[in-house]
Formats: sequence, C-alpha cells, structure tokens
Amino acid sequence: MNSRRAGPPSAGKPALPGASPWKGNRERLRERELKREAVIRAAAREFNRKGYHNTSLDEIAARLEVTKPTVYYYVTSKEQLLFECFVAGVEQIRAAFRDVRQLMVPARERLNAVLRHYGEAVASEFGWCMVRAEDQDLSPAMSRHIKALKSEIDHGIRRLIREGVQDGSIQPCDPKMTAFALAGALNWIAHWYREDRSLSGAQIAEAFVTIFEAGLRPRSSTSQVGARERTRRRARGHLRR
Amino acid sequence: MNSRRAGPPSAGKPALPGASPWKGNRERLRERELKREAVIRAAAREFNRKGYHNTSLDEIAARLEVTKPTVYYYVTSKEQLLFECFVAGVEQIRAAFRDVRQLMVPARERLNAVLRHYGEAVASEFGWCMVRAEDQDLSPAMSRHIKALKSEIDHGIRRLIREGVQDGSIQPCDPKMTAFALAGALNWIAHWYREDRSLSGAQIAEAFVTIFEAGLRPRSSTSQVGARERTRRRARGHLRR
DNA sequence: TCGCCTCTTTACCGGCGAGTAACATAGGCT
DNA sequence: AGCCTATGTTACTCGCCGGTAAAGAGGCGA
Repeated sequence: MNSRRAGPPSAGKPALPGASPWKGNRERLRERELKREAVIRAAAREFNRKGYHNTSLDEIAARLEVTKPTVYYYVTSKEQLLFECFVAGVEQIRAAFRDVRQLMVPARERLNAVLRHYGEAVASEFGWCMVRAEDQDLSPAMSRHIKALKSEIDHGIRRLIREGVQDGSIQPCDPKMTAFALAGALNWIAHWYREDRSLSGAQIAEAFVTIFEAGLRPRSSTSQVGARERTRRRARGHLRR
Repeated sequence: MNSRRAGPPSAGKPALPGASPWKGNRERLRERELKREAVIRAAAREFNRKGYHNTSLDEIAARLEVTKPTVYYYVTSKEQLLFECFVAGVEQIRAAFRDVRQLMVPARERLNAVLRHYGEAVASEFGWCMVRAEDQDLSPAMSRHIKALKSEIDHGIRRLIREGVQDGSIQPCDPKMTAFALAGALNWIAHWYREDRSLSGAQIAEAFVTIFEAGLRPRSSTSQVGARERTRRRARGHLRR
C-alpha cells in the first residue's frame, strides 16, 4: 500500500554507516518527502474547493505549477491521493484519542476534549477529504481500509460515552445513537465551513461542545421550567423569508 | 426551469369543457407524470447507492428497463435529475414547517416536531440527494436555487430556536451554531443509514430529539452530579479494537 | 567526458459517459 | 385508410480525464 520506492537501488556502496557516502542523499529524500506532502495538500485544497470528482489531476498539477506526470511521480493514482488526504485528517483525531487516554478526569471531559480536536480536524484543510471520502469512490481495498479507520473512531466515541454513563458524568443514553449525533454534527462542519469562516475551527468546536453538554431543554437551575413556557400565538406572516 | 411541454400542441379542439373531447388525455398526462416520477425515484435510488458521479444515466435507465434516451424524454439533464430529487426531499421538510406553524405549543416542541420530520426526510429515499446535492456539481443557476432552499430551512430552524429561547422553552444558546449542530447531526444520517438500517427513520429521529433535548451533562434531578463523577484510572490496553 | 540517477516534461492513448439525431412503433382522431 | 402525436429505440458524437510512454534536463561520481 505504501509505495515509497525502497532505499538504495540495489548496491549503492558498502555502507560505511557513520560519515556518509551518499552525501546529499538524506537531504534529497527529505526534499522528496516535502514535495510529496505538497502534492497531497494541494489535492486536499482542490478537493475541498470543488469536490473529488470535479477536480482533475491536471488542475492539481497546475496549482503546483507542474504537469500531471509530475504528480504521478509522487502518487500512484487519484484514488491514493484522496486516501492520503483522508488519513492525514483521521490521524489528527486518532492522536486526540491517544492524548486523552491519560487524562485523569471524568469521561465526559475526555469526550469533550476529543470532540474539540475532532471539530478542529474537520475544519482543517483535510477535513473535507476525511469526512467525504466515500467508499463508493474507492477500490474495495481502500474502501475497507477507510471504513476500518472510521469505525475505530466511531467506537472510540461510543466507548467514551459508555464510560461517561458509568462514571456518572454523562446522562444515560444510547451510546450508538449519541455517537452518531455528535459525530454527525461535527462532520457537517466540513460542509458549511468553507462558506462561512467567521469563526475559527476551535471556536466552532467549543460552541458545539457547549451545546452538546447543555441540551436544548432549559436546566432546572432557573426554577421549574415547564410552567414558565409561555405559549404564544405567532402572528401571521411570521414565516416570511 | 420547469419544462413540462405546454398543454395542447396548439389547437386541439374548440374546448367543450364539460364532457371531454381529448378523452384519454387526462389519463395520459397522469401516466406521463407517473413515469416521470418513477424516473426521478430510480435516479434517487441509484444516487443513494453509488453517488451522483458514479451513476451513469445508462444505469438509471437500465433499472427502469428502458434506454437512456427514454430518460431524456422525461428530464432534460442529469443535473436536473439531481435537482428534482433534492426538491422532493426538501419539500417534505418545508411541509413540516408549514404544519408546525399552527401548533399552539412552546417553540421547543415545534422545533422537535420539525426535527422529527427532518430526520425522517433524511432517512427517506431522497435523503441522500437532498443532503448531498452539492453546489459544486451544479450549474450556477441550480446552485443558487438549492442554496436558497437550504438557507430557508436553516433560517427556519434558527427562528424556532430564537423563539424557544424567548418563550423559555429552550436553553439560551447561539441560534446559528445550534441550528448547524442539529441540522448536521440529522443530515449525517444520510451517510450511515444505508449501511445500518436496524432502526426506522422515525425511530432515529426520535432518538436524536431525545439526545438534543437532554444534552450530555446529567440533569440535576438525580441529586447534585458533579460530586458523583468518579474518576477512574483506565486500564492499559483499553483502546484495543 | 561519460554514464547514471532523479526529476520533469511533451505528447499521446483509451474509455467512459453525457447528450443527440434519426428512425420505429403504437394508438387514437378524422 | 391516412395522419398526427406520444413514446421508445438504435446508433452515434464528442469532450474530458485518468493514466502512460518516452524523451529531456540537471547533477554527481568515476
């Protein structure tokens, strides 16, 4: 799957490990990797702007001011390009799960931390690719791979929810549906965030976490609520746009 | 935009309005409309299964056991097909807003009613098309049209939220972000619902409404919560899949 | 100076799929 | 019969785009 060409072609030199024969080699591999990443980021940006199917490799190449075969020098196919973008996005979220594991706080707060990272990842440049990488667009092998990664994240969220219900920090609820609701709300950010960038990814994530925590129904802190709800007759023509 | 061919070709008969000259005409127009709808539904199903770009008009035609030009007899382009699917889905939601307008209940309950319909619409056969109709895939004219409809729904939700905050039935919150969160969670149903159909659309919508209402943080009804949160050290290797 | 390796280009192929032209069939209406 | 309209079909066009072959261009070691 990972198709970096293997190291020295066959026999470069008898090694001499410390001081380098193959002097500039390290340097070159580094540059190569940088270019490869540039290709992937350029692809992510174009996919984000115009969608996977509406973006041609010629366009991606043009953005980088090179030609299509150059792009193919760094990746093997358009599909792989999408896949790499997806992985780049998902990796941020996996990292969030790892970070959070050692926090000694109630599960709800660990969940919140993950959701914040999640939201930021979705708002990042790879967000669209991560969220919208469709199994339908990919070969069976890649499709399986992507599904596995998505499922891992989904189950990570469900686990945190379950733990939260157990330790009392989360309202009893159906972990599966709740995970779908949370992830869905956050995933959807990718759809509207490019139009409306008035807030940063972190701000949005924070706002969402607040909403998730509180819920719509007023908290009883302000006396009993049900009684205070005033049913008003709405004026006609109120629904005009 | 609406391209039904206009009524009688030019001069059919001098009218005679009661008993019909043009006898079977009514009948035929009706059948025509049925076929047209069948085309749109077939398209919706295929788009749902394989995505817009991965579905060819030949495939849609094959599903109907006709040929591509027949499809073109009923619609003018693939784009229009997507658009009609979109409208079919959105119309269900607009209807929900209309229905709810005359309910004499707190805004939160009106919002919930809309969200239930919304969720069912997304889980319906047109859900995917409605949610995923991308401006990027459409001509500027259609794109504007779709954006307007989406925006109408978005603002409808925001309005209900604002009203709920005012009448005290909804927790004070940012209407815009809250609307995005709610709509996003529901929209996302379209992504996972075709894989996992263990629940009906209505059941899912109901579950989501419950989650939105309650929020994650436990309600204080069960004594003061913060104190009960037990911080547990998680065992190593807990994150294994 | 020569050969080799890395990177990039120019110039092409092949196929898929949207959309169309033109012809075929069926069922009235006159 | 003869015609007209509605409905489908067969058989095509044509542009786009993913992917590739093959040929430079520069650098570096020998």
